[in-house]
Amino acid sequence: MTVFEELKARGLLAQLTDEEEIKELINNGKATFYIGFDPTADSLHVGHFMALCLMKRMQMAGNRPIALIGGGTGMIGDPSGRSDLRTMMTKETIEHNCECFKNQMSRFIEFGDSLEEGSSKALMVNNADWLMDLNYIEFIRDIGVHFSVNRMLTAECYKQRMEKGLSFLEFNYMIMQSYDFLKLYENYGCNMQFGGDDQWSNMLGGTELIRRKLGKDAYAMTITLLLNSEGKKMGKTQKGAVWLDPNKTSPFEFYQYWRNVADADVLKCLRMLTFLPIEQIDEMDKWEGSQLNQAKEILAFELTKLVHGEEEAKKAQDSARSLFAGGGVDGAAQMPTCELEESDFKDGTIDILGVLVKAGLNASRSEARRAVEQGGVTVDNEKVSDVKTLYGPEQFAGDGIVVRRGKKNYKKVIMK
RNA sequence: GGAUGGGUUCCCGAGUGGCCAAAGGGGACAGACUGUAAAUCUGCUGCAAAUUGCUUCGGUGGUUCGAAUCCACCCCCAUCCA
Repeated sequence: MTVFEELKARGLLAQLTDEEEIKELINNGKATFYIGFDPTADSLHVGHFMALCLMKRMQMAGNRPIALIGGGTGMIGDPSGRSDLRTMMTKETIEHNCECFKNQMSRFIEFGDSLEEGSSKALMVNNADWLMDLNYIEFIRDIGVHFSVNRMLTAECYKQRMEKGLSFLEFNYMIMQSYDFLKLYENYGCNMQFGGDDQWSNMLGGTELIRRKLGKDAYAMTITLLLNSEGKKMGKTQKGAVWLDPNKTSPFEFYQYWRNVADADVLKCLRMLTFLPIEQIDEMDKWEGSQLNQAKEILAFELTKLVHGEEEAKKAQDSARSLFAGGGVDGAAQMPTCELEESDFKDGTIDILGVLVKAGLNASRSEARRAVEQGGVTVDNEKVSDVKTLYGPEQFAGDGIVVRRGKKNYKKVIMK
């Protein structure tokens, strides 16, 4: 199966500028393509994960990936698909985030400095390199002339913002992104751009700019956005994004996120995110009802393995199994842990509300109180019904105690 | 720069002197049912030393026994005009 067929079979492709040309290029490893990443945080998250998988698949087929860090565009904020203005970041933060991105990406993609033709080693480039020192007059003369405001306004991403308000700053995002493509084409022979489906109009801007400026053809292709059955972007929880950095989202939490996807979304996730053979996934597609639970376990395991390694994936799986299937708390070894200090005790005791807040299971004592009153709190598998229940330091000694809020939030609490 | 309409809790949105920690809906959280799913039902949703106290309705001052609500100035947003 060729890369193109593979991508198509997995439902990854959304829109393409020229299907035949693109197929030809990528199947023969002749593409140098880029994907842009906005350095809005110090870790990549699940939303980026699909892009990384795609880069990897492309690289395996001999194409050269370029990860473009939006050090410059990141200072503006992309209006596409956003209803509000993105907060701007300082230069230092952006630089720090870029570093973190590169480290994480190296797990998936092979980087190299070689610029020689035909190499499939990936490059990492920062658009701040050419955007920061632009001369305004020169820029609008060279680049600005090629953009028609009328046309830009018909783009879907701007249409929506016309009602809510769109600043000139954000309006320029498309132009800058198009300029990126042009620069990458000139400097690295980058002839293709990939991105989320919400980037389509920005990407077209780039191909058109290259045609007008250089008279050359470049291609663009969008990846299907990973939406859940409710039409929301996946990889978001109320606590925020699901991160790839184990310090921000532990392998256990990461595993649990995928273990808990809705029935309707499992197969889609398996196809789009894992490297399991497509035949095997098609087989699972026939599963129904509670059998899908197995598919979820496979999904969770595979993804955790890809991101955190096999060992972590196994640990997460073991914890999850003993915690949920057995109803016991033997899986405590892998549970997120919280340490109490002497100073957390008043008169030698700490109450249950204090423990819940300290463990991060509840944001405030009021919230913790509610959880207890509604019968949602368990300590070592015993329901706690009295808000005033007290604990002494000796109870946290050794293996400590396992506190549970709700069905799926566990925390081991021990003495420091 | 001018005119008009706005800014209320996580979001939408009611409230135009006390009965307001603020209707209703969504979301989130907890419980029941289940398969660690979905749907459904119930509870709950500012903070705390918790029948009470404290902080919150864009900001700062003011009027009043009492202000989300009235007044002044300022900031921000939308629409129209320039």
